[in-house]
Amino acid sequence: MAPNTADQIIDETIRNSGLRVTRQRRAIYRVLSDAEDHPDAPEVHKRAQASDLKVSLATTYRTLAELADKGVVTRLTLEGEPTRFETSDAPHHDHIIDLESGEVVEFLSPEIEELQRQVARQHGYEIVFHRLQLYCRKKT
Amino acid sequence: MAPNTADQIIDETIRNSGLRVTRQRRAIYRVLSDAEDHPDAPEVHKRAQASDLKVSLATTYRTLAELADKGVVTRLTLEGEPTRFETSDAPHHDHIIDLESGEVVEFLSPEIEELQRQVARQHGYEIVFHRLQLYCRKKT
DNA sequence: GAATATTTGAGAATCATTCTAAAGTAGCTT
DNA sequence: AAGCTACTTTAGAATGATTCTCAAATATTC
Repeated sequence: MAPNTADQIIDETIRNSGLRVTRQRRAIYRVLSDAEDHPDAPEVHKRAQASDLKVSLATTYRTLAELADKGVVTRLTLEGEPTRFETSDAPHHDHIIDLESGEVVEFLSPEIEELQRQVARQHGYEIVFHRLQLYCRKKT
Repeated sequence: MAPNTADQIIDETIRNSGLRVTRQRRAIYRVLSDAEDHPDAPEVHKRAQASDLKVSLATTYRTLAELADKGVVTRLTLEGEPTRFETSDAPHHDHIIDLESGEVVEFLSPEIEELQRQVARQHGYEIVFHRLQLYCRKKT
């Protein structure tokens, strides 16, 4: 078996972020890694339980916060709902939120990204991170 | 005295949004109207108390939510802090957040606005509202 | 001014999230 | 592989933000 199984990559990711590798952190990161959607903390917790190993809800919250602070996962804070999470391994993107279905679509606009930098610069700032969310309805 | 005092405009604004005009709603809207910054609900409550009339915290939350739902005030939901509010009477704008000082700067980029519409359209959506926040540090 | 539908207030309740202290474990060191 | 030590986890308590409950107060309608 080659040395780069998905599991090993997960372990490395955790270790590289400066945290010890534990059963629980592995489980939580794996849930996010496998997720097609953007689950919130209780949902991550539920999936971790369901799939393999037991993790407490407190650890789920703590670990997600740690990983987010390390930059390994990203917080998705939508209007009026609990914080959701996604891995940071995908290239940067922003979000379209379908107000009817709740569906979240990812998109990237290099033009917008560049304009954002310009705007920030004009105000004497440089961007550390940003949030761009388009709350939409299906076009008629 | 002309019929358009600030107070009368406030009353109209509330009435036009389909709500009855009450002492409390007036007070809350006035606080926001007078605010130079972007206060959260407890802060609005405090200022209402301080300035003139008594309003309960529950009513403050309820009224801000009502006015936001009616579109008369706008929620400003920043990363990791309680929801803040601003009146919707100012022209639309987005926000730069100074991560060090917490200062919030307003800006508007018609180019970005247009690109957002294009992106939405490309995905078959039309924008109902959006959030764009640039979390920044002062440029060195 | 009386009738009716809304609105308010105080505190309880809820929801999301963080904290606490005790018990468990990762990863060096030998 | 056993010991050591610092880092982690856990369950439940605690906190913080916000919403709910329903009786009392009040805005509009007649």
